[in-house]
Amino acid sequence: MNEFSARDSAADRSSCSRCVHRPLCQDTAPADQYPGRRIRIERRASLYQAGEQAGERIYNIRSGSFKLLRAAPRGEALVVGFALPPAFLGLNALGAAQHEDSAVALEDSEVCAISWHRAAAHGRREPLMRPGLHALLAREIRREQRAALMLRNTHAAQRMAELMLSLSRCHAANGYAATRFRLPMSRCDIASYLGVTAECVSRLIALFERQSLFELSRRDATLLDLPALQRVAAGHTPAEVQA
Amino acid sequence: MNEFSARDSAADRSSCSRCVHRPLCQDTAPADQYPGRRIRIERRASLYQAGEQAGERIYNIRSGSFKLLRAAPRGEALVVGFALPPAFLGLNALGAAQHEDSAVALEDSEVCAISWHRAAAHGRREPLMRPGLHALLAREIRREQRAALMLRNTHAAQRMAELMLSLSRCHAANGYAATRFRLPMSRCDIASYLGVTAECVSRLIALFERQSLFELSRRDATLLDLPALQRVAAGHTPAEVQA
DNA sequence: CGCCCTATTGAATATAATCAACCGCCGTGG
DNA sequence: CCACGGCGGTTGATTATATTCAATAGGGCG
Repeated sequence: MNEFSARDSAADRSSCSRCVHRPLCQDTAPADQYPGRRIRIERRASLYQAGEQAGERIYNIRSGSFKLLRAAPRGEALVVGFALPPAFLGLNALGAAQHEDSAVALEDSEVCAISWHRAAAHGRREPLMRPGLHALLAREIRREQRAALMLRNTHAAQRMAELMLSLSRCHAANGYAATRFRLPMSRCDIASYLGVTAECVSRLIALFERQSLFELSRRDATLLDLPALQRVAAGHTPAEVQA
Repeated sequence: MNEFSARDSAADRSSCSRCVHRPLCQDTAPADQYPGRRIRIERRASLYQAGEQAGERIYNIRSGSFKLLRAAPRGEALVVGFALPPAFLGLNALGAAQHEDSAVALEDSEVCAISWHRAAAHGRREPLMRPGLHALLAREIRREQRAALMLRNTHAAQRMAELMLSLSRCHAANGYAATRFRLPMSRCDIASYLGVTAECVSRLIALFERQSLFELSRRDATLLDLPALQRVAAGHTPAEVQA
């Protein structure tokens, strides 16, 4: 167990007893199948792919991480998002004939498949019109809008800082250290997601390290100055010194 | 009636008998209130604003157009989208305590307010789990993802071309001419939406006019070469000649 | 061990931002 | 009615930022 591993074991964390979505999952799985259908996806494998017929399931990520890919007009696939627990996958395919994006595991991962019409029925049974699935979908829209905001009128440095903070928040939300974690994605994935080139990402990392905002060797990140990172992400604190 | 006006009158087009969302609206309005509560929003007024308590309604745009604003980290509001019929507004606030964005009318507009829990109940009554509201929300997620794609790895010219094509498609979908329409938004709004400066938008328009892709005087647009526009939007056809 | 893929670094170039001036339209008010 | 002022839009010159092309370094995996 190295310094980047969790305080608890991975198996522990991915158990259903710790799942924040347990109420939903529990109520939507057939009684004899609870805790729902667990699916293991190994690194580089895809949970679903663009063009595939959309099943009527959504996926609750229990461990690991995914990148979401979409075909750009030119043909190549761009990263349109990353997904870590406690996110869902497949929400965007609801009611569609086929998937428009692909979900590729960045590391060996586990998801619980939930039938969405059961999930819908679940919300229905709840008293007082508990939002349930609708709220989940609406939240996803807001998340996308927020992400799109980051791509407008921001410099590459801001986007990079924002990504690091976002990953930090994810890890913290899962009970891991907020300032010390492993990036599951490659530099290329980051570049594609941020809408810049891989070279640019590399230079930004070097710059941030010179400024002691974080250390990042290989894929092991240590955030050193969260307030400064937030300042870069929010206001435009451009390159600053570069000595 | 000038050359940019519709073949039919505006009143005709905004009547419920022509509404593509009529089945939903009809089934969700109280019998005595059909065709639902019509709301008139005048130019520059907002249908809802960020921070306001979110009502439990969604809005079916019947005529006019809106821009969606969101507060950027620096404080100023950025345009995160435009909405023309037959789009809905307010989907992203479903289940949220308050609105995260603002919807501002770009011209005098009309919407039909639909109670979302009635809309949800509507989908529920339908046989075979007709997707209904869920599908609407999921489609919105896909739309956002697609829009976000445009902001990554694209040059300003591609974005501008894509916007013009997108507006063209909207107008065509509403039964108007696809190559001749009035832009409801200012250059600043366009710039904010595309994530570039207003100066850049101005230069792009000038460039496109020199290349005879379209004419755009004031806010009246005439698309002259749709295939070329699509080429610019898709592949990167950079500045090309600039004589 | 060696290859390949990912990542890094450098130099030159392209693109859009910034700063600044100017124009034209529109509404206001004299 | 016309003059004024302001806003939205355009254009130019300069600068900042990121891309592109190219070369190199480092790890992981066979």
